[in-house]
Amino acid sequence: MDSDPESVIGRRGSYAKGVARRKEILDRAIEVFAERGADGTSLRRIAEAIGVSHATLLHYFDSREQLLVAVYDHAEQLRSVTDDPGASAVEVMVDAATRNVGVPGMVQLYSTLVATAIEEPAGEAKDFFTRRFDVVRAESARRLREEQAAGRVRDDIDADTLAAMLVAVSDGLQTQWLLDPAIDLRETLSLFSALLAPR
Amino acid sequence: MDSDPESVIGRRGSYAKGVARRKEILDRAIEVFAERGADGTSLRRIAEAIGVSHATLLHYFDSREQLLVAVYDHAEQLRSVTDDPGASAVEVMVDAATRNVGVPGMVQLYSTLVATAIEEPAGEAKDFFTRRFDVVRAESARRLREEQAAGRVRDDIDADTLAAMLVAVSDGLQTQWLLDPAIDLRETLSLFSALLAPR
DNA sequence: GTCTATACGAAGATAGAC
DNA sequence: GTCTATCTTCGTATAGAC
Repeated sequence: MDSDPESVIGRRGSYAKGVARRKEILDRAIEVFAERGADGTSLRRIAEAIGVSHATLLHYFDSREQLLVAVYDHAEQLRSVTDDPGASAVEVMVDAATRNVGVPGMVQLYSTLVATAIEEPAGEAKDFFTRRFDVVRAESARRLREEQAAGRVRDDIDADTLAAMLVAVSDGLQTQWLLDPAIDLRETLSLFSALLAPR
Repeated sequence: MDSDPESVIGRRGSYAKGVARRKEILDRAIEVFAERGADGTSLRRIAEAIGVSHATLLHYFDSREQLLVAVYDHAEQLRSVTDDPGASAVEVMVDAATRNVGVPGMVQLYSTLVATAIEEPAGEAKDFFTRRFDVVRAESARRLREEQAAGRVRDDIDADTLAAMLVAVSDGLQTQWLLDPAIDLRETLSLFSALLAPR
């Protein structure tokens, strides 16, 4: 029972060598996206930056879209080590947003992939982000429910609804911040907790 | 003084014929986007659907991006005739969202363009949406300020901040709704007004 | 001014050689 | 497993017909 569930994205070479190479590619690709944004990152340019041909990338990932999703997924897993179960739902969002502020390229990638997911009726991105929103909302709702029980969050509105709002505010504010850095992402998101205070 | 400011996007033929043709193209393009989404809409496919060559489109618009922005802009102007100055900020957002629910293709286009705006350091989309977010936030803040003065909205948080949150919630929820239609867009957005109620 | 035909380079993807 | 073609489609640019 050692089926390392690291990533469900881009199943391919299940052999040791392939797995390692795959990880190498992802690590290097993350750096590429962190440097330049999601723009100008064609398969060929990514391959060039890594030092292989673009066909090689397609040997490990079925498509550019799948590679991009895998990159985002891998980058996210590297960061979310901070799993403080006691943190409030808003705090978790603020922390995530704070980390994102340092790496605009990843927020760009996120935004690009969400747009892709929305455009295509079926595809890697759609599956991934539908599931991801489910997970993030559920996790957020769980925290909110605890806070409601503890009397720290108003309980006149369903926790699931509040969770959807919180995730929406977080995503929406990051978009606005990327277009206009004058927006105080951290501060505004923090203030959202005031809206959640019990009445 | 008849300088019809209809659209600042894609300046070209200022002659009668050109203006009319331009409008024809936009009207037809809107239908195309309403039918299929923003996906599969290359310049050539759009041109084909309209019945012209793709070179013709570039005669009226400098680039594909400019055309897309113009399409979104034009479609939006056709709808926002409902300018009830007395409506609450949340009501305006709920109305807009309600209209959007009927035309997923336009929400897809919006999402695609915002992603483009975020990716590119400079470009048509970036200029347009930066300005647009400014306008929407300002208009929303104006309404919220009035509501605060009338005692219908809590005034312990700055109206500009609340406006940024409201716009973020609206955008974020539409994204979630497109990925999972089980999300009750109207209802959830409406409930946001409960968070804004005075304490 | 309006529009078409055509050409160019870059892109994602596939096939097959090594 | 990795490469070099190669195919198709894309955005864009230009030349010129009407």
